[in-house]
Amino acid sequence: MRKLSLNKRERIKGSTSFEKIYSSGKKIISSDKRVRAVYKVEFPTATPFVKLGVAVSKKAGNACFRNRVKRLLRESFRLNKPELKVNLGLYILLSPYSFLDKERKYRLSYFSDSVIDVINKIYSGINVAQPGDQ
RNA sequence: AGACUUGACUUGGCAAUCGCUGUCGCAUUCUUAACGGCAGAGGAAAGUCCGGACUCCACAGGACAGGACGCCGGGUAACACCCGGGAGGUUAUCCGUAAUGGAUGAUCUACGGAAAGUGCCGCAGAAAAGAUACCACCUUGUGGCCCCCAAAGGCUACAGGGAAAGGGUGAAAAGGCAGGGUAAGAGCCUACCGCAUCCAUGGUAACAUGGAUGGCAUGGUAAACCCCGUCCGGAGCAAGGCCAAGCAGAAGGCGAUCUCACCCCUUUGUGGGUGGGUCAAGGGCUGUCCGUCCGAUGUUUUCGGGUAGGCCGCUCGAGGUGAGGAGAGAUUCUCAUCCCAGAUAAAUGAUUGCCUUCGGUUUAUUGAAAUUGUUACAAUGAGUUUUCACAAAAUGAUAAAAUUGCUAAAAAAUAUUAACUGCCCACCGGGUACAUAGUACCCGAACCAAUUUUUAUACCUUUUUGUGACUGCACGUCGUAAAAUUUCUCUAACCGAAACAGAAUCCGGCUUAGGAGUCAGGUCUAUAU
RNA sequence: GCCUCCGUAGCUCAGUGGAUAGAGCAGUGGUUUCCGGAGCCAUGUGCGCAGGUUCGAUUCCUGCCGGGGGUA
Repeated sequence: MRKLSLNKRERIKGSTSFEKIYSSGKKIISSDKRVRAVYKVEFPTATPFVKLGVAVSKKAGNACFRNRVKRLLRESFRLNKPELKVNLGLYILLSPYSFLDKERKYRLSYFSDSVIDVINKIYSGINVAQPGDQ
């Protein structure tokens, strides 16, 4: 895993994989209720990987605003990726849960803390579920 | 200079760090990773409202249906687009008439046809479209009354006729208005205006101008059906093509069944041959028709679909930029030069700092303008004259001090009281006494009110006395200077803001969203010339 | 991407050029009843927004806004 990059290879692609994650993944909401995450563990893998997907619903706003939210979520995950060190395949799907600011002018700091919180929750969830793997 | 408005253009900049997509290099071939270079959203990318390019539908056919467009000319690949012109409406200003009006500017127009046909025009009104007569008008006959009687005349009732000017209704009433004419009226006649037809002139045309004739025929509505003219085949890049594996299946040949046409034989048939077709009210090609294509079943050969995934389509184009030419303009021609996004749960971003633009606040400051129950000086005007100034004394007033009075003293809980007030204790601060703690006793800041005393008073109130002044005094106007206030501006600091919005095959338009800036034009206001 | 439909009272729907826009349920008040329900009577609330055609628009036309469905 390279430093702080987020390639095309480290993203979830295709609608079938999205459906798989939504149907059989685990849901987590951050403690400040800003970010929701769905994750799925793929246990027997040749090489360990982490793949990210971002989804914003159409009710959030117009296309420009949705693009901005996606970029902020992706950026905050990219900067905090070294916190998550796993030996298995992991799909993570982030999406915003609630919007407080009605003027829709967000900075990066709005999402980064809750993304760190979600990452810690996922990390502890994996360690509890698979204790013998560590 | 400011405000409003129209059109065109631009869409914050720089640096650092961390990243994303494509492409090229490293690299002789393949794969993976790293590094480096270059490129990387819009004027609306949006809405999907029109028009095209491109691809497939066998051919891209005919008629009907359906849809779109609709003053004239031009532009274009095409257009519900654009440009120029015409006509009409609205509005502002100016001019003018007895009245209708005319000119200029701005702005709007789905602006073909109502003498091809059908429909509709509620309520009101006599009548809502080749009609009709409620009131009112004129007239004839008969009856009644007025008159002593009759005629004439007048009034009235009924019956008939004329006519459509006036009233009234309505969004709209069968040309308008003036004169003549008449029993009353009427394009019945005449002038002007409108309308229709014809002619002439100008213009490519829409149309305009002029003349003659007619004598009013032709109410409105086509964003009601409709008629006329022009144009349109359908579907859409998720079009369409290719790819490993596998399956559904498809195509061609042959045979069988049935059937049609032609020929032959003759036992004129359940015969033979050749050619075409094959459930015909089926499916496809456009909604329908014509036309046209396919076609049941068995066997064999060949091919091997669609969806998901990947690749292509896919960004060189009605392209951009610059110069020159044509044109009134939209637009177009020539030359030179450039390559300028291509993602696919969807790249073009995040953080920090500095600068730029705009807004607000604060303080200081530069400059300008305005104002004043202000001050001083100068000029001028009309007034006034026991009024003003100075000095002394007294008095008031103010200030300070003292005394007395009034008034406050944490929070919570419980109990009592109908509630309030007073008193006591505790509680706050300080002091005194005894004194280890602590206990007992005493006092209450400031404000306000009243009283008393003393001191001071430059200025201030009132009174008295003395001296001086009318060359005074206060008021109005203007000017100069000062002061104060207000507004604008310059600079600095701080804070905030920098819109609308994200390509998805590509272009040309339209519509909608929206902050700021630049340039050009117009209108209005203010100042100066 | 394309095609198509709808917006009328708090809810479900009629009405399609002529002015007081209607029905059912719901709401409010009254009546009936010993009380309540049912019944009866009365009543309030509206044509998504803007522009145009017309004498007159919920209806016709155009443009926006919002919502639903289909298809590959």
